[in-house]
Parts: sequence; C-alpha cells; structure tokens
Amino acid sequence: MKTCGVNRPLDQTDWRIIAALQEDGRLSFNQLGRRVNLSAPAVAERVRRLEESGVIAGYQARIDPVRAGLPLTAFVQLRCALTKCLLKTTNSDEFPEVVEVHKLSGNWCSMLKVRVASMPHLEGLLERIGTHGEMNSHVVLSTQYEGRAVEPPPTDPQLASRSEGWRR
Amino acid sequence: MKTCGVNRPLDQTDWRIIAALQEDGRLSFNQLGRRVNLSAPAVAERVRRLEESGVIAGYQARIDPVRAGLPLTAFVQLRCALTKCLLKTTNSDEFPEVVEVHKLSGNWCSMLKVRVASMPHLEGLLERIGTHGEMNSHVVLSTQYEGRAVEPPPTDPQLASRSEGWRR
DNA sequence: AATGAAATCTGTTCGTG
DNA sequence: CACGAACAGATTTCATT
Repeated sequence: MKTCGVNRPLDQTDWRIIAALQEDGRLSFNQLGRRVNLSAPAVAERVRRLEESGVIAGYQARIDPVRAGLPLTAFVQLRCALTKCLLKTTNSDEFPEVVEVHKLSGNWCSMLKVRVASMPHLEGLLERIGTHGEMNSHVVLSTQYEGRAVEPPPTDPQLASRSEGWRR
Repeated sequence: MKTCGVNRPLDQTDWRIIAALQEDGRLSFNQLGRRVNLSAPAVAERVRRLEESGVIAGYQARIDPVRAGLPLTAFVQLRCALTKCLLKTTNSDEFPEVVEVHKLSGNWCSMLKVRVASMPHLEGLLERIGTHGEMNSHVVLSTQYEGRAVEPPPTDPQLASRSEGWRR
C-alpha cells in the first residue's frame, strides 16, 4: 500500500503486465512471464512493486449481475444537502444495491450505480434513496461493456495543445 | 460459458463463494474451502459450475486509475441517432478512454464512463465524442467506492408489494 | 453431493552467474 | 535480470459415506 521509495513512472513492460492481469487476474508468474518476455522471478518482482505502490489495488472475480439474479442496472443522480448526503450511509449495509458512488461537479451532488433484482425492487430502493434528496434516475436497457481494461494514457504532447489556447 | 443442464438457483454456499472471490479473486480452493466450510474438491466443483454457467465471468486485477496515471473520471450522456451510435465504434481502439457503455432509457441514448489523464485529454476526448451526437458530461470530483461486491437479492416478498398496487 | 488422503503437477523462491 | 534447482503448495483423482 505504501509508495515506498521512488515512484517510477510505469514503463511499457509494466503496462503489458497490467493489461494481462486485467484480462486474467489469475495468471501465474510463469504464464505472465511468457506474455511479456520476462522470467518468472522478474515479473514477480514487478507485480510485487505494482501491488505495493497501489497501482494494482486487488484481484476480484467479475460477477455477471444478470446471471446472479440482479438483471436490472440503473444510474441515479442525487442532489442533496452535503451534511446528510448519501455518501455517509452507503458504506453500511443500508444500501447493498448501490455498487458505485461518485461525487460530481455540476448541479447534481452524486452519481450512483445500482443493481436490483426487479422493478419492484428498484421502485422500493428509489423510494428509500429519495428520502435523502432530489433524485433523477436512468434505467439501463443494455450494457455494451463494463470494466474495460484501463490503457496507458497517451504521451502525445498534442493533447495539451488540443484547445486553441488563449492569448492576450 | 454454457448453461449446461439445470440452472439451479444459487444457494447460500454459492453466495459465500461469490462474496469471497469478489474480495480476493486469487484465493486457492483450500483457502476458499476454509472460508465456506467446505473441502477443496467440493469448492472446486462449485466454482467450476459457477464459471461454466457464466455467473463468474472472469477474474481481473483491479487497477487504481489515479495511480495508473488516469486521475480524471467523467460520465458522458450521449444522445445520437441509433444508426450511427457510439456503441458500434467503442469496441475498437478509437476510444480507449471509454471504459463503460450503457444504453439508457429516457431522453439520452447512452451513458459512458471515461478515464483520462488530464483536462486537456478530457477536452479532446469530448470533442471527438461530440461529433457523434448531443452530449452532456459530468466530471467526477471524487469516488467513494466502485466495484462494490454484488450481494444476493432480497428474497423478501414485501418488495413486490412495496407499491400500493392498483385496484379498479 | 461432500469428505479425506494420496499422487501428480505446477508455481514460487533462492542462489548463482 | 536470467537461469536452474529445491522446496512448498495447489489441484485432481479416487474410494467412501
């Protein structure tokens, strides 16, 4: 967890490891080594560093919510007083359906992603959430993809000059 | 992947396995067995079935986007003609920043989650996306949590009667 | 369908170059 | 960082309940 020592920027090899482990988080160091042209001890060392520096935050099974009995997904935007904001309560067991909470800029205080078993379930959940503030919900009809692998950011310096830039 | 044979509903033990593997996707069958009070061969059999039925869709390393150099997250709502919808293009390499795409009910055609390295990066991305249709974006200030473990849906029959119910 | 034990196989780790 | 060997551990199979 600690960023012990120098925090080197991630190099190409690191990103290949990251890509591979996002595809299959159970790869052994041997298999991983073959993919990135490194020996097992070498990749083990790199993975250990990535874990220690927090770049790799953990490993988890991806559960298909539909097959797990939670076929409905919705986004809920919530505008509420900061003091009694949902953010404080969602860590607990009160809203297990809420799988994601973000604080937003703009008019809406926060963005929630929720997973429910049925329309009545969603209806009940929204009623419970609605007590915390003004609310706006969007039901997801279908999901093209989710949890797509994160890729290295562009090094392209043009990105910084994409906007026209202001001049006096 | 195939739902071969009877698709039994998930029992308590299945859900304990699912919970454990969402916490740590690299648990061995031995460790898993100790957590759910089952022998290694027994859990191996259950995990195999959960994988085959697609409940467990895969295993992946969770990457901290901030430490990976993508500190900015935003939600983008996009309204566009179905025929030239972004959905068709996002599978490719054109928009690696888009990590999530959902088709929505309501006025907006789709909901995107994007991860970028900087404000100029976001600006450029939104310009590219904007060519596909009317757009609305929300920058995430902070994320309380993400990828929270999915829990078993309530068996509570009251959920179905939460609404008053209509009568003639 | 699960247990327990045994056998095989694989991954991990350490020392050396 | 790669190589090679020794160790440790996991997965699988089988017979039994």
